[in-house]
Amino acid sequence: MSEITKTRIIDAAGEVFAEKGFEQATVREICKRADVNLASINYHFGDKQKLYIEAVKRAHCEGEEDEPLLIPAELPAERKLYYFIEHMMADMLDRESPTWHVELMMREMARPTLACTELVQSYIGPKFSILMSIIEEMVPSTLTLSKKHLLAFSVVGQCLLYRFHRPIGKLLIGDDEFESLFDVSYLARHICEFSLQGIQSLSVSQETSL
Amino acid sequence: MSEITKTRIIDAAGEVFAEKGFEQATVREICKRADVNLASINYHFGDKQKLYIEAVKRAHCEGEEDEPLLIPAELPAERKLYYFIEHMMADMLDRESPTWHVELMMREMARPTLACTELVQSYIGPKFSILMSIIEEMVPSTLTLSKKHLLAFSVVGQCLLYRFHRPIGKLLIGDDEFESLFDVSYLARHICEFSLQGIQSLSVSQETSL
DNA sequence: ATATGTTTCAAACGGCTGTTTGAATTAATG
DNA sequence: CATTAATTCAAACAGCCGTTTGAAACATAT
Repeated sequence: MSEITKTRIIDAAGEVFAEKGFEQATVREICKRADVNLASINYHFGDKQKLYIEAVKRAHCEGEEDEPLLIPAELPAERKLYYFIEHMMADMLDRESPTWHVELMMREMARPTLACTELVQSYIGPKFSILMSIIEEMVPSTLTLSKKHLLAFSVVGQCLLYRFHRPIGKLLIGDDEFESLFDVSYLARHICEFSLQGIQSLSVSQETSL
Repeated sequence: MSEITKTRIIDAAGEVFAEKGFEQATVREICKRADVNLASINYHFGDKQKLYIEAVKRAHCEGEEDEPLLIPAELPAERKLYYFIEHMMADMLDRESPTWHVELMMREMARPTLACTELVQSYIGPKFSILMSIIEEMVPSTLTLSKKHLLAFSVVGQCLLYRFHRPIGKLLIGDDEFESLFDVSYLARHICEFSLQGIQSLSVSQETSL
C-alpha cells in the first residue's frame, strides 16, 4: 500500500483546487506540487473529478478537527449567539495563513458542484442546526419554522458578506477604511447586536405594519 | 461600419460569459451563437479579454435602463428602506427569464476580475450611496461613518445571501420549503423589518453591553 | 470601371488539457 | 531465489483552446 502517495496527492490537490477552482486547476500542477508522476492521479483516483471529491471530503474533515464549535450550554442565548458568530467569522477570515481546507469549502459554497451535498450534510448542516437551536431559545415556541429559518439566514447572510464580497467592499468604501473595519471580534459584535434586535422584536410583536 | 456584427458578438458573449464565466466560455461558442466567423472577435475587439470588458460594460448600462431605482423623496425613511430592499431583491431574483446582464454582474461580484472596478463605480457604488443616505435619515448625525457602513453591509448581506447561496439554502432546509420562502416581497419585508430593529437601536443607545 | 479600404472567411498554428499506454521499477509472496 | 502483484515512470494521444494568416468578398470613392 502506497498510501503516502495518495495523501500527498490529496494535499497538493487541495491547495491547487482551493487556489484556482476545479476547472482552472491542472493535474500537471497538482502532480508537480505533490512531486509524483503525472499518471498517479488516474492510477490512484480514476480521474480528476474523483480526486476533487476526495479533496473536499478531507477539507471538511480536517476543518472540523481544527476548531470544534463547543458552546457552553449554561450561557444565556444572547452570548451563545455571539459565540457562534465570532466562531464563524474567525473560521472564515481570521487565519493569518489560511489553510486550503476553508478556502476549498468556501469555493464549494459559492459555486456548488458534485461535492456540495456531502459538504452540507457533514459540515454546514450541523453548524446551521446549532444556530437554529440558539435562535429557538430566544423566540416564542409558537413561531413557525419558516420564520426561524429566515432569522438564521439573516444572521449568516451578514457574516458571509465579509467573506464573499470583500473586494467589492474595499472598492466601495476604500481599502483603508475597509481594512480598519476588518477585525473579527469587532464585526462579530456588530452583527450580533444588530441581529439581536431583529430576533428579539419577533419575541414580542408577531407582526408590524408596513 | 459593420456595427451590427460588434453588437451581435457582445450580446452572444454576454450570454455565454454569464452562463459559464470568463475562463470557461470559449470564443468558438460565442461566435457560433452570434453566427459570425471565428476570427471576428479578434478582428473587432482584439482579444477575448477586451470583449469580456465590453460585455460587462453593456451589462450594467442596459441593466440600469431596465429598472431605474427612483425612491420618492417624501416617503418616511422606513418605507424608503423597504423600497430599496425590494428593488434589490427583484433585480437579483425576480426575473422569470433572467437576462444575462444581471447574471454577468453577479458573477463579477462573486469573483471580481478586471471589469470589477468599473462595475463598482458606475453601478454598485451609486446604489450603495442611496442606501447610505436612507440609513443616514434614520440614525443620529453623530454616528460615525464606519458604523453607518456596517449597517449598510448588514442590510445588503442579508439580501445577497438569497442570490449567492441559494443552492446551499435549498440543501439546508429542503427544496420545497426554500422555494415557498422564495417570494421577493415576502423576503424583502422580512429583511426590512429585521434591519429596522438593528438600525433603530443605534438611534437611541449608542452602545449595549456584551 | 478601377482602385482603395474594410470586413468576412476557411484553414491552420502552437500550446495546453485530461487521459492512456506499455515498459521499468519496486514490493510482496511462495 | 524466483514469481507474481503493485506501483512508478517517460512518452505519447486525441482534443480543445485563443489567436493568426492570407486570400476572398464586399463596400466606397475616385
